[in-house]
Amino acid sequence: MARTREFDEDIVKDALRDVFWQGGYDGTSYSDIMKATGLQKGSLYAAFGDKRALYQIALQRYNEQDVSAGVKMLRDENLSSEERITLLMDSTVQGTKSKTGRWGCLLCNAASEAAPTDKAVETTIKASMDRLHDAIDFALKPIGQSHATDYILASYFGARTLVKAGYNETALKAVRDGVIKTLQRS
Amino acid sequence: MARTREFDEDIVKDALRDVFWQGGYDGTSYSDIMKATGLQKGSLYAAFGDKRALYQIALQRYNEQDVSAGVKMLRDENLSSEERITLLMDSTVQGTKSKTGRWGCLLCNAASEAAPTDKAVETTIKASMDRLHDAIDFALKPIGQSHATDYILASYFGARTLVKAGYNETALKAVRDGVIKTLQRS
DNA sequence: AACATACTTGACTGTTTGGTCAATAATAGG
DNA sequence: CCTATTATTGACCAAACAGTCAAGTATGTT
Repeated sequence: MARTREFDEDIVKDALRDVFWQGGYDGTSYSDIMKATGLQKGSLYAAFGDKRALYQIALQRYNEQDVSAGVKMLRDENLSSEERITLLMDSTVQGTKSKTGRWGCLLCNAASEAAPTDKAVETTIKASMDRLHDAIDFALKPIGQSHATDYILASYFGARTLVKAGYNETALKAVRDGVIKTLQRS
Repeated sequence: MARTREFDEDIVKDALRDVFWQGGYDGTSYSDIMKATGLQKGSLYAAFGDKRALYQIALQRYNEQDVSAGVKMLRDENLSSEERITLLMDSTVQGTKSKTGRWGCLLCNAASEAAPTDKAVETTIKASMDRLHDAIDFALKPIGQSHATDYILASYFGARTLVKAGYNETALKAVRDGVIKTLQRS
């Protein structure tokens, strides 16, 4: 009945996530978006909506893929509580050596620059953070340490921020070890 | 010999800090800056330079005032190590109820949106973070816990991020208590 | 093959951006 | 009081911004 789409929606959504992850909302222009996705403005508008909508798609994509990867680890019942938290914190250590690690945590980045007016974006971010929160809580339950949930969430976000700010592997290992030590002694 | 300045440099620098703290670099326009400082563009340029220079002044101001307040607490030898860290983490709890607390930590905000190209800004941020780092290290020395420095720095930044993201007093108290508990048992 | 339908394109719009500058105003020193 | 010097102002600029749209293009159905 009609012309077919020339782009793969999943690839475009990944590109949206990456371009906003790297540049932030205000720091990313349409010309950046067009280059990253390979689509023209008109196509982006027709397919997804305005810039805010593209940003929401990027945040959703990050939630579905990157946050989910963390959640999956934390909910893996084949591992002990300590092993799961260690994996989470180890991922921040690895982040010092990866491109996306140095981009920081998109949730933290987005929370940092979120305009106090944009309730929709705030809600999206908070929902993803809560997913992580609940997964940490789940991981801690077997050793009865749910009280440490908020505090490990904070340490994790702080670790990602240190990576973004340029702290090195040694510092991140110290953060990881500090968090793990907490669990072992109680 | 000449006309005198009509503005108080300190007040203008405070205004610069506040307007960038609230809005970020990209999110703050000259019209925002003019409204916040009460100065016209021309005066700002003549007195301080371009927008990047204004941002650097804001970061310096944050370092001199806000970071220094934290550093002073952490270096207060009239207090025990535990008391100093408690004060630091308590400040994040108070942040849930203050305007500036909800603006987040300017160092984290700036690190989050820093363009990977802007080395000068990165250096300024890192220097302030290192000041905090060293002050935490100093606070921990009396109890021989310097190994926990990076980890407490991360928890602190993470706590500030949680406030910015909208987490409530209860969550922040849990973060504080988790950090403090670490120190007590070792 | 023809058509209806949906996708793609890039030129176009009005606004806002950061930045400049000539004109004007105020002051301290002579 | 005059003048050299500096501060202030707001109009102005080119570039970049987000967003629109009419025209052109490809495709599945008939």
